Amino acid sequence: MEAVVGEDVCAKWSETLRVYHNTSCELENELQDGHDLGLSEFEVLKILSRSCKGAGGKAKMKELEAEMYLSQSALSRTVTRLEKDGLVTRATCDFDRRANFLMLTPAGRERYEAAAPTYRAVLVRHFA
Amino acid sequence: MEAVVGEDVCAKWSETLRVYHNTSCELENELQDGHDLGLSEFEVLKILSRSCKGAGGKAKMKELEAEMYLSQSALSRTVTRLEKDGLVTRATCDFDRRANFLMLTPAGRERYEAAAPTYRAVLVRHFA
DNA sequence: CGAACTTACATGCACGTGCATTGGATGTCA
DNA sequence: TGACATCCAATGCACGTGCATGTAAGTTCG
Repeated sequence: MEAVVGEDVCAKWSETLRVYHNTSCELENELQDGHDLGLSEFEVLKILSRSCKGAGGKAKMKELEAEMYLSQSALSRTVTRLEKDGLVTRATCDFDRRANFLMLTPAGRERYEAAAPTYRAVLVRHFA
Repeated sequence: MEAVVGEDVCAKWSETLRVYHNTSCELENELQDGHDLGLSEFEVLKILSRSCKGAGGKAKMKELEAEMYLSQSALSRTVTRLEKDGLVTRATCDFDRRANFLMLTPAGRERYEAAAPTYRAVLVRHFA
């Protein structure tokens, strides 16, 4: 019966919604209060930090876009905010001057490493 | 080890994020294109339609707020939009004139019932 | 009663987002 | 080489959201 199937998927969606909402709100609040970072800003730092462990992480905008659930424009502005805060630098790629390289600054890496435990703690609380 | 736990919950969160993002975007787009409804607008209609099957559904704002992941202000504006579109009516409660009763108009019920299959179809596609 | 508190909802405001567009760089093909 | 399509990133704009506040109605307690 349709109704049964409907209720089933409805419940799953409902549950996803609940988990997503609770977790993202808490992440947003704790990252903001404790480290002055929005969630998508943190995610950018996280990807950059992973893309080149040890040295300053670097990646192209397109790579970030592919790894994040964020539109091109939103990503562009997120990076602008990070740049203004001195956590990231933009450098135009020499071989393709349309593209940007992003680099984590020392301050950026520091901020990320400070925020990561907070982030992990929230996730553990919701998914452990 | 912390790292292992961290990776584990991270993967779960990642998956939740992926599912949420894909599903909500698709819901948003299909409801908007096909029925001129935003997702939260649809959710309000859905709750109203359930709160009193058969007759015109009615509920108080506070009840909706409790059932939805939406702030009080966002809900207020969502209902305003629905009211402007003639899908819902606000009526101040006689016994507590602070409170609003919300009623599904016939147009509202019609619109909801037209949109519901679209909604269900998307959910089935993502959760079946 | 009446003053202080609480509750329900609306509204001003700032902010992050997506869509559409723009501008500049690259690629393609005749 | 020149014309045209494609790609990358930034920006104008509209919109929905949350937070803080305002307003009006209810509640409590002396």
